[in-house]
Amino acid sequence: MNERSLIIVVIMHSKRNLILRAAEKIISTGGIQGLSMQQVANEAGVAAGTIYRYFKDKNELILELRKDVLSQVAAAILQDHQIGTLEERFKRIWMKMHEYGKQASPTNLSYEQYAHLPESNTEEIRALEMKLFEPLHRLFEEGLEQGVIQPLHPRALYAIAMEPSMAMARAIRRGLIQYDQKDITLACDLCWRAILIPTTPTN
Amino acid sequence: MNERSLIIVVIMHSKRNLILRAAEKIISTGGIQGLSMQQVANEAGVAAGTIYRYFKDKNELILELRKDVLSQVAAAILQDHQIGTLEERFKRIWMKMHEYGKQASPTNLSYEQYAHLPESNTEEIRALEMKLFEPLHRLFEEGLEQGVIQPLHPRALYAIAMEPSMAMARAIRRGLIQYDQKDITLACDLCWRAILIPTTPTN
Amino acid sequence: MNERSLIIVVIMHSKRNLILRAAEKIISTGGIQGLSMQQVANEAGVAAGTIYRYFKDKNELILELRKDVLSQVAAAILQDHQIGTLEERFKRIWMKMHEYGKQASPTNLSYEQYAHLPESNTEEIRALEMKLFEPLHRLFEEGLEQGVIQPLHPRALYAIAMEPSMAMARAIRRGLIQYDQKDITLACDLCWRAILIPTTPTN
Amino acid sequence: MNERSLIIVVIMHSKRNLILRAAEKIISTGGIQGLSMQQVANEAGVAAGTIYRYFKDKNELILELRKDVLSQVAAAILQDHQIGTLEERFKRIWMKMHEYGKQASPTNLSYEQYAHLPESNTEEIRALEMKLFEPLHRLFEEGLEQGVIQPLHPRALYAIAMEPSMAMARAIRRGLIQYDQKDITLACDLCWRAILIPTTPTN
DNA sequence: GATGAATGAGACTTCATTCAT
DNA sequence: GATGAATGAAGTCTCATTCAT
Repeated sequence: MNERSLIIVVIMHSKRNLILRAAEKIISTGGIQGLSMQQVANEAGVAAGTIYRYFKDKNELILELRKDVLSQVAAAILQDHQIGTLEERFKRIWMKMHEYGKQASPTNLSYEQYAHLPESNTEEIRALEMKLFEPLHRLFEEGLEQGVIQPLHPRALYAIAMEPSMAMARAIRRGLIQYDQKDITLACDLCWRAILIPTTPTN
Repeated sequence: MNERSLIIVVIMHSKRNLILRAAEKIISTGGIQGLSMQQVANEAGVAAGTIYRYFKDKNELILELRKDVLSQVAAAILQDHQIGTLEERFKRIWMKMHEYGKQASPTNLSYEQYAHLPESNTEEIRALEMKLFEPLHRLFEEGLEQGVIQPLHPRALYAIAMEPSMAMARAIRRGLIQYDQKDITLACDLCWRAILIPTTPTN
Repeated sequence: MNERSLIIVVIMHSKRNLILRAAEKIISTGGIQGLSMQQVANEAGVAAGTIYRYFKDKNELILELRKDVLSQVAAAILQDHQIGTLEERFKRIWMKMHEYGKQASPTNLSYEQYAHLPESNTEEIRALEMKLFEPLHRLFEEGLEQGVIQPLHPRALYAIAMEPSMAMARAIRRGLIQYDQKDITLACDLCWRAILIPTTPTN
Repeated sequence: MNERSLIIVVIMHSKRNLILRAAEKIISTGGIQGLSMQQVANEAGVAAGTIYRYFKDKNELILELRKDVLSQVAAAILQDHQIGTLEERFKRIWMKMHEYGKQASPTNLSYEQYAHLPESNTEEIRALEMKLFEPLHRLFEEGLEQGVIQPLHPRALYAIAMEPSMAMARAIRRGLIQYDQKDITLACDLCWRAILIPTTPTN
């Protein structure tokens, strides 16, 4: 790739990205229903027609945004995921997920909008989700192989130990709970121990 | 209230309810975006204009439906909530929530659509939620007073111990986990013990 | 049908017809390309959305207009078609077609727009055309059975004897030929004799 | 003109022609309504902006194409038009017109799209048409001068004797008549005799 | 109270045309 | 000369809402 074509790709990506970020922002504020192509155009500072150079139609824009947001979330949550013991790895992910979920950033807010959509275009999204969060599944599977984690399906383990992280973050973000670091640490620990097989104390 | 006006109220309520049920069904299928007043009218078997005799506008219809659905969910989950020990009460609620969340009923499916909406009309909804789920909060508070439950905000306890119930139900409904009664019982038990303060074994 | 429902049907037809006539007028002026739904609405004196109560979309509007116009043309041309000898019947149709084609009426002008469209929705139109112009085909077939007309496919006979009627009308309408009744009579007679099998004069 | 500028002109003409042929092809397939500048550019293998170096705007492109197509049609139909007797000349033109009209070539198909357009830009087109088909008019005029052809305006003669050629070709192309060479020859002969002044047989 | 035809604002999308490169 | 990204006006169509019956 020569310099010229590199510049073209960068510009193209920057405009495509501009549009995605605009859509993300609007969704984070007004929900998916509140997303109009004209608004996206205004927010992105481009003409309405320009969006259609980068996305076939509104559906594709939303789908691509979902994929983009999912990737961002996964990257933030799974940063440094492979360092340390099982427990350290679990707690790092739990805490990062919590930190991330607490933010009122466009990315996080728009992320929540997608979570419970009626099942549409889900095949592609689900496959991407699987791929992106694979390290997390592997974490549970390692625990299962080592016999230290309760014998449940990784998704069930996720539901029990990880969902609370997001749920608490949401509650904090919405001002329903006062934020206190000590409580978070405790909650994280409780979640970890919830799926551990207890070791009988030797006396 | 005389007999005649009673009948009128009943009929009125039945038509109002017809419309709510129609809206619920449509939302459960196509999401909130897929809700058009004409569709609601068709599904309810009334004229489009009739809806406006019972609801000021579409927003109010959706708001009223949210409240209606929330009440139904609460009633289903909190049935017999006051019977038994703390543990029995917790587990009964957990299981009922799980059973409810597993269904693909219009009420449950439409319920999920509301959960993560952008914050709008939320004050009224939040107050209702508080009121309806008060027994659940009381359960946690009793446990806290008795010193058997981890010292966390009731909402945090809810996040840790109850959210997994819904999360698993969702995963099962979507076919991501195979359903196995033994696993559910285990998960329920893990959730309960997660928030318990462990009793030091006496020897 | 009671009086009330009759009125409803009449009103409905009148509005539907209003829209068709508006579309016809616009097409006669600016061609099919020049037809915008907003224009039709303006011309018909209704709101744009109203058109969609009577026609699914623009395609259907155009298709229905084609059918409507075709019916009008056929009715005008085949008026009294069954009276008299073969020759009289032929010449009456020829002359009526000519008279009709000479007009600059919206119906006639829009009719011409459809004649040479790229083949689309043609199945339904073709069937209707067959049905409406059946008397004309029968005329040729009778002539063939009686052995007085040249042994050609009715469509070929139509092309030879009838198309000139429309073609001349067009030329007159466009001001390319001066209109002279004697010439028309001659042309009509030439067309009729063109497809006749000449009778050998006995001496 | 030196060699270099000659090359430039040739190249320029070739690109201009490329664009015309692309437009012709698209119109033949999807009608004039289906013609978008982007499509023309794609089909011609040039950038959209390039079209505007050769044609002021879309209208001019269409106008130029009409003129171009008209010239092609005239050239095809009037090939060798001056050879032979009146009858031979007439029949040669009739048959060539028929052969040409039967084809589903882009040129012929797009030609039909123009024939019945609402009257716009017609002055220029009409003048060109006059000039191109002058030999055909002359043929009729010669016949009139010689007193062998019916005393009608050349356009009327054209309508009576030539339009059937195109009309039959169209019917054959569209599959409405089975093609049979003998019938064509008969039709051609009938058309010729239709405008002839019959010679009283001497006995 | 109920109806549903009508409205018209606003949504999505296309496409002729321009212009910086 | 050529490119094609960008523009934005204009088109089609939907739908919440009103109102005469």
